Amino acid sequence: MIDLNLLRDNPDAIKASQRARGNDESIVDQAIEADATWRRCLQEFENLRAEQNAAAKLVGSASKEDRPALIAAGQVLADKVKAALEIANAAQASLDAIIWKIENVVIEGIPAGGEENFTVIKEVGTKAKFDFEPRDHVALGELLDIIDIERGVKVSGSRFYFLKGWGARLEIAMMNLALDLAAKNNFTALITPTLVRPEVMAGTGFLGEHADEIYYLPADDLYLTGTSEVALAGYHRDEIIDLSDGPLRYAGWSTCYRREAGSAGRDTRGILRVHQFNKLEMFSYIKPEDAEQEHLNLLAFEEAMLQACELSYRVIDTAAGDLGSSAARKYDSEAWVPSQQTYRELTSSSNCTTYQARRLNVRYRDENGKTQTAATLNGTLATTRWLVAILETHQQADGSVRIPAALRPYLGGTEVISPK
RNA sequence: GGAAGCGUGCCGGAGCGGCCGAACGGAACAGUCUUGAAAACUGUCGUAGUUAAUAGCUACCGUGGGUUCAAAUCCCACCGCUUCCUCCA
Repeated sequence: MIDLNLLRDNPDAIKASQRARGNDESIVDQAIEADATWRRCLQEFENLRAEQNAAAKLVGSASKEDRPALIAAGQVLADKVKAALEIANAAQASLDAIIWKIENVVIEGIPAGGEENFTVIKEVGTKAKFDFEPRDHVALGELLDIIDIERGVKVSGSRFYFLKGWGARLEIAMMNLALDLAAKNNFTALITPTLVRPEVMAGTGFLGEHADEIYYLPADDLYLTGTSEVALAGYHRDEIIDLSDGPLRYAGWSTCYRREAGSAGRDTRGILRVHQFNKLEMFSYIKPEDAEQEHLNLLAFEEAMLQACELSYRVIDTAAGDLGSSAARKYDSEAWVPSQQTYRELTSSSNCTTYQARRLNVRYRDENGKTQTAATLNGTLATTRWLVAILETHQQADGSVRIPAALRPYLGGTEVISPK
């Protein structure tokens, strides 16, 4: 949620952000009014409660004769307090309802507009060119016997698959490479729960408009997470963390589950868009003033991984209208996928500033010992989807695939995967 | 799955209707002493809201309800933890 102090001091900044996102601007004025109403009602309640507390104290020390009158007076006060409390609670509820609708204030300078209005920050590497007809990852997976989609569908339905043999090992190798890179940069590895309670799912902001994207187990009232970000963000919920020695960095590994409810018919071929995959996610808790630098750091780690996998990619600065509600800025990196002759998203890194942490109540102490809301950032370091780009980019005429050098140590030195 | 017990501040641990935002001990921080440190002594020492205010006031003793003039204390539900039995790996 947004900072109430910002709403009071500089509502125009929030309005400008709403404009850039293409969101309703008038909601800001509604929020200001609801805030004023709430504060007025709260004062009223608190004054009455103070009166009641003082009166109740008198009863204890009063003589037997005086008591009945004092208690009678207290009863009248109690009714008034109860009424005032109900009004104050209602005022707070309507303020909350408005405030929670306002999405994070975007960072100044990011592109305005929608999904197609991103700016390309850089393009790295050369797009793979072949002097033969390149295969797509489905054909390669079949030929090499490393991705078995047919049996995945037989066992679990569409958008499921088996990674087999070198395919399974390749994914684990990639994750291990990513974990090593993360460890070198002070990320603590975490294997996270993938079933979480409703409060955590809601607290991390995933139960809003994307609720139908999420698997839910009614018998146990638990949700399956679509990313370890949920658990990583919930990890320090309601805590005052210590940031005096720098950011807290976590690398969360988990299987991710997505219903892909809104994407029927899209990317139905292969393992580009699936219901279940694995992901290593970076997550940083940091002082707000350092968040923008950390965002660049996360991007640099992602690029290091992409380069280690010898992929051609570009980095885009996502437009305001295409940001998630918690993000103030988002960098995606997209790898070149030869079979599609286009770039496909492999990583996504968001700076959530204090928006997510405020909702989750994650704070730290500043130099003066005062508690402040922390900033949170996340970014992808590796996912199953990367296999698509790796296989297609490094394929050879006979259908074999060259393993990028950085991955070989994790594959027993194997340099090439060949058809049987 | 059955039974019992328990959830209080950074930690341990009292309190079991009014004098409790909470005794006491430890940790931490500041100071005195000391060449320095330790020890000892003194002081500070939860979070949040409101407010010009580190003044006052308000809220919070697992969470949510209820009883009462008054709840950490009584009642109900829920969540979590511990121990024992059972079961399973």
